[in-house]
This record gives sequence, C-alpha cells and structure tokens, in this order.
Amino acid sequence: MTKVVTRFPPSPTGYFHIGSARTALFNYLFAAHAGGEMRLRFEDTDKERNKDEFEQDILDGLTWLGIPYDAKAITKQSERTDVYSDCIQTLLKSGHAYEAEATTDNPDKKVIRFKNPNTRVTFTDLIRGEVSFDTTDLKDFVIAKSVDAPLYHLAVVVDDHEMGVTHVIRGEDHISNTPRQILILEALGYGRPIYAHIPLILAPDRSKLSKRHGAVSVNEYRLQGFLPEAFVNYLALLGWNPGTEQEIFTFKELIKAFTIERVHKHGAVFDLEKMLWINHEHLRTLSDDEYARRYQEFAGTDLGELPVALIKERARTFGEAAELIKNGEFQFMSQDISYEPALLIKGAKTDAPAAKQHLTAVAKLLEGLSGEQFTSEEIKNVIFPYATEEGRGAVLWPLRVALSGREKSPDPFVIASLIGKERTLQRITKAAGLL
RNA sequence: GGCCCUAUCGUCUAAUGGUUAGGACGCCGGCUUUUCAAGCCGUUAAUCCGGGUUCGAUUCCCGGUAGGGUCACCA
Repeated sequence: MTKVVTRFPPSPTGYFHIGSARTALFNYLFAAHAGGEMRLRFEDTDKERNKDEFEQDILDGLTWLGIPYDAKAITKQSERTDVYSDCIQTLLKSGHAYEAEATTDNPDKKVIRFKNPNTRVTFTDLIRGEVSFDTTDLKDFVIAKSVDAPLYHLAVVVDDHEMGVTHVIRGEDHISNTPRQILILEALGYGRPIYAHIPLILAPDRSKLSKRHGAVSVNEYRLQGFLPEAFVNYLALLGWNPGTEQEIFTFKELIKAFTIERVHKHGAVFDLEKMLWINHEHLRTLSDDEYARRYQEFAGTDLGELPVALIKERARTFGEAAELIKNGEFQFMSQDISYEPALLIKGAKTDAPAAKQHLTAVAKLLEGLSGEQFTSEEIKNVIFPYATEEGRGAVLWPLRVALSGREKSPDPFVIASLIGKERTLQRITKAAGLL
C-alpha cells in the first residue's frame, strides 16, 4: 500500500474562496484519514493575473483554518519552466505534439498542439463511478504557447506525476478536463492517479457561488468573527455526511470520520443560517477564559469585566458579540446607568406609586442577603415569593429596568448578581426616587 | 447547441427493494422565573415527471424534464 498523496493546487489569481477552502479541506481530510499527506502547489503560469497578495491570502487562509501544509515544499509552476520544456520536447519528438500556427493575434506566432489520438477515455471516479468521454470533440488542443510557456493541462499532468500525487480530488468543474489530462499523461507514459470530483458549493438560487451572493472569501468570515473550527465543520458538512447524526465535529473527529464514499454527487447550497448555528455551538464549547482570549484576538479589545457567559449565550459570532457590546447590551455592568423614568413602568401592569412600593420592598428583602449570598439563585429565592404574591410583571419589570436601564435585558436576578449587592441597592433606591 | 454530471422537506441530509420516508438548520406555535436572548417541547414540510423490472420501488433500468459543469493561445 503506497502512501496517499493528495494536492491542493490553487492559482493565485484571486482571494482564497470558500469553494477552494472546501477543496483543500477534503484533500487534507482524505489524506490525513489515510495517514498520507497533502501537498501544496501554486499554479501561477498565468503571469498576467497572478499576484503575490493572493498567494499570501491563500496561505494565511489555510493557516487560519488549521489546515497544515509544508511551507518549504510548495511547488510553484512558475519556477519549473525547464521541467515542462523537457516534457514538451519529449512530446514533440515522440510525435505526440506538434508546432502549429497560432489562430489568434499575430500570425507569425506558433503554439504547441497535442496530437489527439481520438479515442474514448474512460476513468473511474471515486464519487461518480465510471465516466466516459469521446476525445474526438477535443480536437488537437493547445498544451503550450511555446516550448517554455506551458499551459494548464500540461503543467498539471507533469506536476501531479512528479509530486507523487496518488489521488486527485477537485471540484466537478474539472470533470471535463480529465480526459485531456489523461491523454497527455498517457503520451508521457505516466500512470493515472485516482480521481474524485466533488460537487460544487452553490448560491441560494443554485447557481455557482460568486461575489454577487455576498461573502465568498474565507477572510471575510474570519473578519465576521467565525471560529475556524466551526467554519471547517460547516464546510465539511456541505456535500459530505458521516452517516451518523453527529453534526458538531472537532477537526480531529473530522479526520477520523471522513471517507470519500460518503461525499455526495450533487451541489450543495451554502446556508449562512446553519453555519451561524454551528459557529454558536462551537462558541458554547469554549470555556469562559478561552472565549475571552479568542474574543480579544478577534476584536483587539479586552472583554474586561463583561459577563462572558451572557455574551456566549447571546452572540453567534464574535462579530455579533462586538455588535451587542457596542449597542450597550451590557451597559448595566458600568458604574452608572441612565434611562427615562417612564421606562420603569412602561411594560408593567402597574403604576408609579405601586412600582415605587415594590422596589422599596425588594430592596428591603435584598438587604437581608450577605455579599456571599448574592448569587442569582439566592436573589431569586428571596424575591420570587414576593413577586408572585404581588404580580410578577408589576414587581419584576420595574426592578429589571432599575438595574439595566433598558427595555430588553437579561433577567434582574442575573444582573443583580453580576453588579453586586451595593450597586443593586443603589440602583433600586435611585429608581424609587424617580417614581 | 455538443459533451459530461446531477435530481429526497425552503436548506443541509438519512434511508438503496418492504420505514408512519428519519435527523439537523430555518420558519411557525407552545412552555419555562415579567422583557430580549438562550434552553426545552411541538407543528408544518420532500422522494421532479412518465414508462418498465418486481409480489413490492425513494432505491434498479429506459425516456423526458429541470438544474449545473465544460467546450481558451485562463486555471
């Protein structure tokens, strides 16, 4: 059994895309599951469109996602012109290729065409089974602009061979490229890799996912405060399932569970809502300390005294957390709060005198609790019988507003425990004074 | 248009010859200690169509339809 070698060969002509990320992930998962490795290659033969910036973005994206690669073993096609030249010469000599006049731009220019044997090519795809093409339709396709300017198909075949690639796992948009590549590889006398064409990620209208459908670059999701492990988890579930009902996976669990047999044949629509849910699930598994640390990493600012447990419960991403904080959702944690006095009885079935009386009564009850006992549990135990007696809405609404200053907030027991006995009593007294 | 691929709830999917066609997200409704959020419970919702094979088809075969991919001197 030879070692499994897969490859991830992006061309640095754009930012790291969700679709590329999933292809990389599947290649990595497949290799890692089999104890093999995934090798990275930049397909940068198109000098016009390549940018270093894109190359860096792809590398950064892989690192962020936690997909390992050997930085010292990256193949760059732009540095391998000699190798391709040799292969082109070989094909020329063996009669598998010939020089022909260019059909476009200047008439003096020559290109190198592959001599198509016009056969039927059949290959076995791990996901789709047998796929068969009549290559006659392909004509004598161009494999290089010149002896030292190879084109995609030639370079792919040569590199996959030299890199020892055993499994070519790529998007289904490459299915129709496969017969061309098999033709070249046979002319060169190489063995075939095993192919697996994975379904595409689709937009809600089932067309190919593109910029007009919103965020498509990996970095945008990082900026929105998604956890890389959640992002990976969601991507893995697009077109693949473990055959069990498990949906939340760690990276390790994915490696263990991943098999190419369970990859789907058809495209999958990208659903942001589900990804948000998965992200929230991963966020929940973080300890408060870990959450705070990673939030700081994301936002660049400290959570300070803010109640992590509450934030964790309310925000599906770090971006949402930042938004909540910015909107004053946790302002009750600050020293002082301000609000319109009318809010104290706005939603309550009570009037000012009654509300004032309730607040005073609650303050008295809380006086009896020591600082030690000032937990949301104890506070509730003390206040609840009274609230039930007097009408929960009538007691609890004014109390909650007195503590939070807001129409919507966490419940008063939690807030009281968070801000402590002293501030709680201060705020209740102040509110009673306003009524 | 040629070639190729695909087809289960709105979405992600399970079930490959026999199930009340299961789960998850979302939606909607309810419950919980007022509000919001979370949580819990529940409801709604699907086998593209037509033939065939079979005692029996979501499942196998054929045809249709629909969607997608690809047809570069891009990758």
